[in-house]
Amino acid sequence: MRDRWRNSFSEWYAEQLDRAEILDVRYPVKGTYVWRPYGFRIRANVLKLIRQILDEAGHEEALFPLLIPEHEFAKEARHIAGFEDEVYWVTHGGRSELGVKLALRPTSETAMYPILALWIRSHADLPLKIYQVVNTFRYETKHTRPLIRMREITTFKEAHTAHASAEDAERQVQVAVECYRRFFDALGIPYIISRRPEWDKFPGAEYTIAFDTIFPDGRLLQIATVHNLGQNFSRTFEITFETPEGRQEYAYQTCYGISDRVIAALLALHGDDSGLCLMPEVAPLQVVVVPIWFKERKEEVDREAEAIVRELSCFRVHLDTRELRPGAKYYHWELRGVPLRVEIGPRDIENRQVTLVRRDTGERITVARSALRQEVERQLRSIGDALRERAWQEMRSMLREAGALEDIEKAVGERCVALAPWCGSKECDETIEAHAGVGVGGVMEAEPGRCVVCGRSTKHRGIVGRSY
RNA sequence: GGGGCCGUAGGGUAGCCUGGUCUAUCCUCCCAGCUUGGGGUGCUGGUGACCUGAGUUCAAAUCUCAGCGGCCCCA
Repeated sequence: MRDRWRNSFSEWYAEQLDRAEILDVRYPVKGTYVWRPYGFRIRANVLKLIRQILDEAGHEEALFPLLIPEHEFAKEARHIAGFEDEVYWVTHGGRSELGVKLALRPTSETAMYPILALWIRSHADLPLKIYQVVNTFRYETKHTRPLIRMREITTFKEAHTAHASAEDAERQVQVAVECYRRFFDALGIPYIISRRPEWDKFPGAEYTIAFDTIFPDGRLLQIATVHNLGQNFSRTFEITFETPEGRQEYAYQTCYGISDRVIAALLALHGDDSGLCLMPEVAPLQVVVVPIWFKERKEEVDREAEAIVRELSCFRVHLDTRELRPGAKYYHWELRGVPLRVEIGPRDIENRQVTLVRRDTGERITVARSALRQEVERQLRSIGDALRERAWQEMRSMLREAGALEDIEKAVGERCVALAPWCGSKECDETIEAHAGVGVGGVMEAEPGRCVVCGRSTKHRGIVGRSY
């Protein structure tokens, strides 16, 4: 059942964060939230995954300070122009005013790059690939939403690289895109990869590649960005290296990041009217064991349940021994998205079997006691695959090819996202926006076609949809 | 950026318009005891709330203003 999930998504989403104990939204500062232990474990598992992917791709983790002095923050004109309305400033230390105002990082370029300028001296120091996982602050004026638009982003996974040539930086953009593909694939989050329009790119970047997903309400959510910074920041921050020939040259840089939104997507895309349905990859508990007690046979069932838990110790498994009826436990764990439930009762013991129940389909599976571990492993893999497949199908069902302005209008009106041939001009984007209420959010390579506004031939398609 | 609505136990609500009858309603959660046990067991008892500040008034959950917080619509 996905009625509420689909038709009252906003409500559904807020309710799950609370009921599944992901976040406490009652913290009394707007746009900031408390991670509860269960949510925090999901977050930790997601971080483990991204760290693994970035490490394997040759990045090293580091950690830069939260505070950025005003003069560094203001160095790159376009960068500050893009962020200055959203910056929190620390102006006092105790009661005395600071001589130099300190920005709480809205992103870390200006914290890192003065130091990278010191670290990078020769071509032998390149390429340099680092990342950090930090909180960042933005004074959002639009409607804040847990994990989607927050004033304190708690889990910004930002990578920064420096290269000796434009070509190498360009290759790194592709590497980053591949890393993120792997990451989202592992989480079963479907995505559209596009280039942001000129007027929508990261402040200070040459260009920006973005990953978007589509929520059940038909709205686009940006879940990752990859920027080619060219030499824009290296010129500003004097990040130079000595070439093999002995010249000094500015480094070529990229940066890319993913915020808490990946967790918003993870939770939002895999749920149903009964609650969350977590990807086995990151679920805090992959298997919950529910003993079915009867008066005289409680000890016997408990012994068997404990044996099962031991046998499944290679998974994240939990034995629920609370004094509740089995049904109450089923609801409890379904809400929290545990992918697989194991039931063990007198009937199972007699038949030397175990009952499995899948969270995604609700299917009950009776397996021989001896085949349990193997079957659990198989089912968990199958659940992950099914969730990924379902999410991709769901997203595709909300994408509409549009050959004309009216098609875009219709698609957006029906809570869908339109893909339409577009010449790339600001004028045509404005016409689209005038008709559909939203402009072009991203650009993709496509078969040759004619711009839906001006009719000029183009090899690009614009993504048009309401967004978060 | 513009406009509107709202804030009552942990969560959801009634009461507010027309100030007193509020020792503040109901559901849920929580706690204790008994009971029950293959999809939210039942019974009994219990804990727990008027966002903050200022004002009007004999009297404020109720009216006014401000702050903080939440929600919605439009750009």
